[in-house]
Amino acid sequence: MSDRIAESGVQGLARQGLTGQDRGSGTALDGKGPLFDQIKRAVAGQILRGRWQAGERLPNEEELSSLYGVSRQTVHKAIALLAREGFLVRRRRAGTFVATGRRDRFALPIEDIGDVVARDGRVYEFRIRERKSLRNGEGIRWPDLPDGAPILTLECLHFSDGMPIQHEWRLVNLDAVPEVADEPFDSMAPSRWLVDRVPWSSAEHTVRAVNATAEMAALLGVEPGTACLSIRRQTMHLSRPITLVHFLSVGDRFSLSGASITDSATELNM
Amino acid sequence: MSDRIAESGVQGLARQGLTGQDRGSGTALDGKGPLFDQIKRAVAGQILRGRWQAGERLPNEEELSSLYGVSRQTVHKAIALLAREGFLVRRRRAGTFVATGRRDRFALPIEDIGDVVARDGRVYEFRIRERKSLRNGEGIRWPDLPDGAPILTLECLHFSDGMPIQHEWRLVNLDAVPEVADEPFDSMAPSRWLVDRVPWSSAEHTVRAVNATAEMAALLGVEPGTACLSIRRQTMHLSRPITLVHFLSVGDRFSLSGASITDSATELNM
DNA sequence: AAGTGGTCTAGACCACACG
DNA sequence: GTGTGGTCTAGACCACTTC
Repeated sequence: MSDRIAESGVQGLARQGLTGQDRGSGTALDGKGPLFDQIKRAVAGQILRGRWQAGERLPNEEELSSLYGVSRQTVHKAIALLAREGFLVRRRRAGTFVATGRRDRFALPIEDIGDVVARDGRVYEFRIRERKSLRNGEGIRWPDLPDGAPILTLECLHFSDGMPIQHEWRLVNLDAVPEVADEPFDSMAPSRWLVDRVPWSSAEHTVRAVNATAEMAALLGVEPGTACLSIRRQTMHLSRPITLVHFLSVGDRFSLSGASITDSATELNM
Repeated sequence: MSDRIAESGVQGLARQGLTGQDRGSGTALDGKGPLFDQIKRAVAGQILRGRWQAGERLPNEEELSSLYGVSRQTVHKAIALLAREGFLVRRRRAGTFVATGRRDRFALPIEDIGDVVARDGRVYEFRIRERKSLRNGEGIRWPDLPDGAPILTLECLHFSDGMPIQHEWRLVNLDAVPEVADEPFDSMAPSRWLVDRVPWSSAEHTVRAVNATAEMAALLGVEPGTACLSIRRQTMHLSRPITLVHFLSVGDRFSLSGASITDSATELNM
């Protein structure tokens, strides 16, 4: 029991030191949530409010540890996370610096079309238009697969409240996913079926804008030449291609959007 | 129950596993890099190779700690990272499970156009076409800014090897970034200038496909109606809008692409 | 050479969710 | 209740890089 008191006593001191002292310097913690999060907020706040300027050097972990009254490990976790998020740059021996010129690469999420439609409160449907089994090189060629490899091709349309919004053309590597040959896709769309069933380890995307061909325009119910968003995705597993898919979506019925990034900023409500 | 027995049994095995002996159970570490990385690789390998199936429960941290012969803290770091990357799902009291159906949101990076052009080994140039100071509501309206707020508008074109590839139309909040009023942007593009100078904490993106208007087509040197990629980005800092920008890029001269995601997979070369 | 961040350990307490 | 992951500490050693 005395152990426990001593322990909690230390912790109590720590938290007091944080919340009670340093009123003016802005190093106080807010006492909400895990300590490392509080420190993240405190440090990010200093930076975002300009008290620690871009390029400026921060106190080292030891000093921050005493400043906030927590262990060095805890400081390390907070600072390392901020560095990963791009607020700080760390260099051994040199120290930790406020990042200058955040060349951040804004991340744009690409979601499953069914999820998007459902989230909008609309009725999602899909229809398989064509389904063929063939071998690579016969009529079509999947560059990353050897010639002669068995392929399942799927063509389908996705609807939102009955309106066509996306065309999907997909190749599936039957060597990698043989079960797909027996799947009718009555109720579950191929993308969902695959994601539920087949593990993947990497994916490549390309997004571009294209004018609808006459055929695509007819399928999607728009004028030929209408701008469409084209998304190509190849999914791999253990260096083996799983599926290659080409989505085509009408420009004014579909868009990609996302708020980025920075965990700490959203946590901070900034 | 048999937990105890199993536990000590596992511990015995662990010591063997630790020293590099592996009986084909796949629990051996490769000795390369930090321990937590080795454990990440080992666990991810088990999953990706199907030895730990989707939905299956992993040993708890204590058991993994003995299994690999490292501290629980180190195991925790490895497993928590894998969970963040979507391979695992963790639930208190219940345990850690191999993720089923990774509904990952593939992330697509949006980079600075200058960086993209330079990386392609082409010559990047830009030209400011128009620059105006005005107040919100006078002719244009920036929804997230109060009426009457001072705004700088910038219109410019970006070139790759002399060919126009992107049109930029930008609003800058002069209350937030007053220095921008004195910046001529002779040598540095506005996007770069802003990113180097102004801290931001969050950004929202929307990407869509649009047909080029006659005016845009003329500027970009394409036929009217050509499909273009439209990217809208609003950057905020401390809940205050900093800049709102609209990029328009010719579909067949510009695309977004990215390889996603999974750190461990790339580390694993899978 | 020395200071910095990076990692690791052993041990502890806690919050939470499940049985 | 009770097992699980989540967090924290004190102390230690190491790797790297700049001084």
